[in-house]
Amino acid sequence: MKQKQADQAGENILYRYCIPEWRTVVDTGRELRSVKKGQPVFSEKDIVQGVFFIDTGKVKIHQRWGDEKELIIRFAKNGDMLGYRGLGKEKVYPVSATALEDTTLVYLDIRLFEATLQVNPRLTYALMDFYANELEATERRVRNMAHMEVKGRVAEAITMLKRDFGVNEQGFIDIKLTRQDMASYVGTTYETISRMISELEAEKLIRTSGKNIAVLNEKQLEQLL
Amino acid sequence: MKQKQADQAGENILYRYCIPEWRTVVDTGRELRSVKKGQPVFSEKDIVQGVFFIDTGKVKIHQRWGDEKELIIRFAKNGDMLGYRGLGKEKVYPVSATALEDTTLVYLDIRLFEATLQVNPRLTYALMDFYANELEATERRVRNMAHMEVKGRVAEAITMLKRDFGVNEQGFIDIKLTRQDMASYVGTTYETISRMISELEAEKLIRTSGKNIAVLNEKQLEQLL
DNA sequence: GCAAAAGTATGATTTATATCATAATTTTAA
DNA sequence: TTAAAATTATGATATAAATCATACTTTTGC
Repeated sequence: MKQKQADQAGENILYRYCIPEWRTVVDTGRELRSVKKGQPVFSEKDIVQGVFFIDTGKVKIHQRWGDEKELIIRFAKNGDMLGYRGLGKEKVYPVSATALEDTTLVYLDIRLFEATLQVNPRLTYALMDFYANELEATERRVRNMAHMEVKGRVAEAITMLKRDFGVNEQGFIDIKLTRQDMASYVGTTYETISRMISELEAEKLIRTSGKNIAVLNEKQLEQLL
Repeated sequence: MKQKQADQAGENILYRYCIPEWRTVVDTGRELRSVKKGQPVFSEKDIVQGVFFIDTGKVKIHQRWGDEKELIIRFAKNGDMLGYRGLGKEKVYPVSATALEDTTLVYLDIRLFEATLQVNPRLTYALMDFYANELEATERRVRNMAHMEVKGRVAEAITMLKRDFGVNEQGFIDIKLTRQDMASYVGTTYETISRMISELEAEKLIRTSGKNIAVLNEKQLEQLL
């Protein structure tokens, strides 16, 4: 279950579906960036200038709502793409991306990326498939929000995090989140998350140690869904 | 604001982005279907056999949850595509589509459609863009579910319906939904929808007549968002 | 290494909305 | 056309979760 680390800038959709001839162009145009934990990769309302591919580290994609509240759209890890939202109809990012730990990324100018799409129909096809799947997952989230109680949504979030990020040697899910970040993803308050985690722990479905979470009883946890 | 009717099977993404040479192939393979009000176009768990393009009529795309509850993912009208969700990884529809009024559709075998994508990169590109935008809209819905109260979500739904379906001569939004369908879209109960609509009407923001809804004060309605 | 800041657990109270209940109205189909 | 079925409006009650409050713990940055 341990997540494989991308040990080179390359384990991503861009490189996987790019024809070799064009890959040289991309390599010339690309740029490496690093972002410290807690720092933004880009922010809502920033002018869109390029797309990012995570090499190492983890990032949250989120959106502010009013003054205090935010919603986390998704968590991203090595290999994942950030910052592309269809043709540049809108010229600003509709979301923010913030590093959850020290992160390195490959940056590609938006014009170069769009040219790359034109030249590589298979990449466009893969990207279409990615969005179609992402859409389905997001629709599932809407459904959960509408009909599932918070505890079930927390169980779902933990299950998703385990699937996407794997676990480390001690069995803890390989991503550390604050209660507030969990809350912003699940769509509730950090107090409620705190309570739900205490409950799940009392029921021996999970085990925690600070921000670490380990699943103890996967089957029963999934019964809450 | 009146919605333009597609007076021929053709006002859709498929025809718009299909190269002329291939269009003949599509025309040969296509099939016309009609579905009576209340009848399914396809259902969750059905084997995916093809994709649909609405010619006339309106359709809801929805998903059951447990025994009684459902969530409406979106409403579709002439020109809209139904039933395609990325490469045929899953062989069953994850959602149902049901006619809200008598509807006619163009049906295309899934293999023919995927071949069409291979031959028409611009179609793939357009589809990718469609999904990217749909994703953004759905993420917005998740956010609304998480942070907005029911009344605001009802206001948002009404605004969206007006934008997407236009209004008729009497100013009513050109789609008739039951309170239950509204509820299933907004993520609440039909009793709550009933109350919210009464409230909005008392505040003179909308006007209703049976299932018809007209917006009276767009600005103030949008202030609820 | 330590003080300040950020994050966490848990209790008490409030509140929005679900649920339950009933009567009135509209739609459907025989 | 008419009776049955579906839909709607609205009131009363219950409840999950938000909010408010406080003490405790961990993390951060100088």
